[in-house]
Amino acid sequence: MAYWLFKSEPDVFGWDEQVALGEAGGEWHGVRNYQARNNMRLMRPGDRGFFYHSQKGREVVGIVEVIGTCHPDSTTDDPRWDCVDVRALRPFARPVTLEEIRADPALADMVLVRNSRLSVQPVTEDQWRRICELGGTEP
DNA sequence: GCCAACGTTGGC
DNA sequence: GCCAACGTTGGC
Repeated sequence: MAYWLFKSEPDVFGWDEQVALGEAGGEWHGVRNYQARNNMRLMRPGDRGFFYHSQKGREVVGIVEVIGTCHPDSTTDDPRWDCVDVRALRPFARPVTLEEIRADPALADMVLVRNSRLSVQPVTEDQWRRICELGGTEP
């Protein structure tokens, strides 16, 4: 199983909306960046991802599960763009802020720190465990 | 709201 | 294939 991080502006689509989609989850559509898309192409059912609120919030708020593999993005006819579906798994007991992540030497190499603009990014197992620990949640 | 970092586009 | 111009993202 691999680990990822999904970024979304809460004003556009936040954790509460992801939760509202329930077990069936929904498309992680709208990605128009090759690196982010390529990461989604690498995803397999059962992979886990952090749900991160960018701009307003700047914190990891919960865990999602990847369901199904990459498929065409229903919001465009452009064949270049596809996406996976995800469903909310559980919220963090407390959100882990970008500030905390930046302050933790164990997380200094996170893509979130190194390349803040990439909207779908890989997370290592060590980083995954550390952030779950900070968030008061089972990995 | 500003601006740095990064990606993409298009002229040559 | 290079690179300048432009657009977008996201932290601050």
